Amino acid sequence: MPELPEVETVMNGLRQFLLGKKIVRAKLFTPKIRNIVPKKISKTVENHRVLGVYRRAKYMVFDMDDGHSIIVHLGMTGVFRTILPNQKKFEKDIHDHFLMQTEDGVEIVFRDPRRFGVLDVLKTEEVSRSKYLGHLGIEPLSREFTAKKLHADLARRSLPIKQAIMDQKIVVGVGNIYASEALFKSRIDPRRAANTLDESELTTLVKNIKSVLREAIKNGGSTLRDYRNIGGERGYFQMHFEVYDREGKPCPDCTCDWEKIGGIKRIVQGSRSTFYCETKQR
DNA sequence: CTTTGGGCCTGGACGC
DNA sequence: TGCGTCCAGGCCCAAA
Repeated sequence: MPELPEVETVMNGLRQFLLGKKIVRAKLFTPKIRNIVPKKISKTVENHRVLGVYRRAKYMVFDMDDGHSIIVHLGMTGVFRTILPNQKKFEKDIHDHFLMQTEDGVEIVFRDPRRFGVLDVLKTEEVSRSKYLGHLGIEPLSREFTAKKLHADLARRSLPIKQAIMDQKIVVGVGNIYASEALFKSRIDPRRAANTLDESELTTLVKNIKSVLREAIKNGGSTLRDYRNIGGERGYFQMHFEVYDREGKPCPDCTCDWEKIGGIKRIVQGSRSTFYCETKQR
């Protein structure tokens, strides 16, 4: 499940192969994933150089030297495979949607079995105002993401805090896994209405959102020395989670009678699973 | 304006 | 072994 840390790691891996490089070949295999991919995407990148590679929220953006940019969202199952010149040549899988080859002979393949991802072409000057990036909230790892700001932004929001921190208009990059994890670390009940948290609680939450994301990036960065395995055959890098997907198990350093209580709870919020500890999270 | 629920899509886990 | 069913989740959109 690519959330901010996974996207950041994938982007850093791609950057080394793409930044400053000319794309010599491109091919679109699939006309529609979540969006209809413009046919012109191949022509947009072919014989053009990559001037910039960056991430915003869970999107990756590649600026080309012709005034266009490619924007990519990994959706649920999107991955990039990279094939180096000394490796077995690219063989198309049914879920491969787009191929780029650089002047160095590196083949970069976007694959997304469930096709929840996005692959689109925008004018570079319009990227930040686009339908993808135009209405996004703050980057959680920025200095400007503070308890004070979050408190103000949640003032009129009565939805559960878990759903609030997953709302990309409020803060970006936090998905279902890290939302549960950050709330557990903060000892905050995921069901609480967002506008009932005071600034001291939000100070803790902001701190833990940042630390959970940073830790995952660090973990990914080290796990992914062989970057090609990022989100590759073995899935996204394996983290040990404190509550996510641990229904019925004791939470870390559990001191309560967890077998009697039933361990970590799983509930559904906004048709997503939430995992939390009834005893520790209030 | 906010909140809720359905839909997109496929592979894997599960039950019979 | 082979079905059918459900679930996973990011994000958009329609409806309340």
